[in-house]
Amino acid sequence: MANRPVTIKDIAEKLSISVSTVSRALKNNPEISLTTREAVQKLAKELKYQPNPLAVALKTQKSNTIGVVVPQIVSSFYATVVKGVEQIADEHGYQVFVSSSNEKIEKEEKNVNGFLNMRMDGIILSLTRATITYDHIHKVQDLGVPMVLFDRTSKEIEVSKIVADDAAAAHTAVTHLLDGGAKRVAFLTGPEFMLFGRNRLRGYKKALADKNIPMDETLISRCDFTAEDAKKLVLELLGRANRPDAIFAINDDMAIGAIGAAKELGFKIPEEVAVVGFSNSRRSRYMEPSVSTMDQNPKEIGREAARLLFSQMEKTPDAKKIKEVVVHADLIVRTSSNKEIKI
Amino acid sequence: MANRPVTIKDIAEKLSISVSTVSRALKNNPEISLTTREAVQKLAKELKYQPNPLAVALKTQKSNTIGVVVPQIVSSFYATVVKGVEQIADEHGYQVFVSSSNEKIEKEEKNVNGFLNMRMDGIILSLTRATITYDHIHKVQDLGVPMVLFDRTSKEIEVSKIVADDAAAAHTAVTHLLDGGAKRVAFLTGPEFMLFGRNRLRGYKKALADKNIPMDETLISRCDFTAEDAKKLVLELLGRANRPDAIFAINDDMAIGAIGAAKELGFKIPEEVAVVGFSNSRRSRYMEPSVSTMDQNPKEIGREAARLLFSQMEKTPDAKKIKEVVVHADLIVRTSSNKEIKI
DNA sequence: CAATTTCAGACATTCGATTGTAAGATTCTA
DNA sequence: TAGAATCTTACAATCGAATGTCTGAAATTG
Repeated sequence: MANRPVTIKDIAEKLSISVSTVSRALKNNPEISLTTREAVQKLAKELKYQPNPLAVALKTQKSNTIGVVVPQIVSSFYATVVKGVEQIADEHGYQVFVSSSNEKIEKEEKNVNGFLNMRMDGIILSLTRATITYDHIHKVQDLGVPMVLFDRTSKEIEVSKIVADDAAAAHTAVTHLLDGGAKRVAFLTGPEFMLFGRNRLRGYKKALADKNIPMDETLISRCDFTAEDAKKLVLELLGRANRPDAIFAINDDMAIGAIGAAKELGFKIPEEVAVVGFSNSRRSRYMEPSVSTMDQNPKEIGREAARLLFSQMEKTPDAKKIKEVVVHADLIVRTSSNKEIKI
Repeated sequence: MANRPVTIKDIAEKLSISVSTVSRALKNNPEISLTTREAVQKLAKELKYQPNPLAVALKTQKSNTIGVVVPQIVSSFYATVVKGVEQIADEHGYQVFVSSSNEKIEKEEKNVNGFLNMRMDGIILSLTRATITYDHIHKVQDLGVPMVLFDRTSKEIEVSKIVADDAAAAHTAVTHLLDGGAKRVAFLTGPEFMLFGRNRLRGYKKALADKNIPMDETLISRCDFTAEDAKKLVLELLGRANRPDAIFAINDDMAIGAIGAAKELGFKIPEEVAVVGFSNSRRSRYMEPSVSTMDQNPKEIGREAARLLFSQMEKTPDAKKIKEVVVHADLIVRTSSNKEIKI
């Protein structure tokens, strides 16, 4: 045990040549004769030599790694985004390191700083809900380290982003409900300050307008993002004289809460109350009834984020230009909204 | 932009002293006079100096990082284990890097090698289902790098492990079903070669034996781990003349499949068929009926794994001793098994 | 006041690799 | 065969930090 890893020096000594020659031979530098090159590469293979990435990174200022900071890993959305990133990184021969901020801005700052210290070549980041100061972001930019934001972005920082077209997605979902025969679609959303909530609200309104359906403000309900809260809210909504006949929830948990409420009140789903959620969480598929939802294509988001990052890492003149890529969401129709009624 | 990060050298120059003095001053070495120490530390703070971990690790052969390799991150079990690891690592001032093998042994080897190359101080690992060669594991041991295995371990390698007492957990689950009045408990499991399947089978048998209930081999069904497969299987099981009145599934997905089958056949749950799953997945809580299950305490598993790793990293004589820590699972009773019938 | 102890801080080496430059060997040309 | 051209490889500096050793100055002692 305690076997020291093989270094370039070991190879040099065994062959009685200098380390610089070994280093060049290993990268097939034509300045080194073919004979020594082959001898070095053969011995390197035999000894299972692997370059010390720390030393390489220290010297070259390049680590061939990229870092991803997500608000939580216990979330299939983010985990899937990471998978997408890994796929593209793999193709480029880069290693991916992931860390989670657990929705805490201090941890986010710590993670980003850690990545910078490790001299990672690029950073992909989704902000914490609580992120309101951007010093750590600016530090990344000051150091000239390429960076891409996704999902939770901010208008206040000038940086490339992967954005979801939340308005379009909401439009799709609500239109689907209306096409199914709904006349009064309720919108279950979160606190007003959340950007994606505002965007989805815009899509909701536009979908109604497109069908010339007047907006009823009383059908827009806000609560936090839990199933429990949504259930309470929907119990009230469905108890009204002029009750909604469809519900578009801003996430799957709230859709699940809504379904729970509807079932408790004895409404038939989707005939009397149709429901569409958002995110295509694993749960939504297994619920009874299974929940129609919007799939955000997280893997594609990860792929696009990585692609954008790598394009920024290139030396080309316009590499540094700030870009925004839109990844759209797909409607997944399941039984909670599957009315066949067409008008 | 392209602001170079501050180094020890910058500080030395600004104060017209040597880098070695700065280095010592920063770690409060008493060989340096208090005055210079304070001057250095003050300037370091002003310039927001942060040591280059690459350089430190290269020189000291210590990186203050530990690596975790899991079969998948898109799994709340592993994600939660990682959280536990992070908690303990935080307390020790260590950073955690996570990578996923995606159930592929090549990726597992690559990840482990990557961690070794990065000179991580310790490795926590859960093996791929397919891992049958252990060269990469032996390499870790040869290099004297502390390592702890959890969840997916192997008898064939001598290394510290966090193990689940699967037999005891299965015993608890089955006993719970029997206490609820069940007479014929079916066991839904996976391929025979999987160790945890065999252990849970042992617990199943023992629970029956403890109540003097004769074993009926026809109640033990094998399929792969999906809900769909389980459903098919259970449709057949419940169609038999001598049908089971309770089902213990080796994971939650299979329990969900079983419930689906029972509902389809019109059985009342839990009165006519009680079901218990395994893992306490998020879905199990939201299903209708909600699924009783065994919670494996993943966070505690992560914590214990990290604790064990850190104890191995100590210099004490018995630190290198191989240890096994058992983390037990807790029964979570939900509606799928919550009969009030007591004998 | 010369000799010695003590202390602060400088110098140099090291970790493992990269890379510019110089030097020695070899081949070629006149 | 002297001198130029070419090829091969060694030497040395460097990345950022840590650390053993040495030096010069101040403080102490006889």
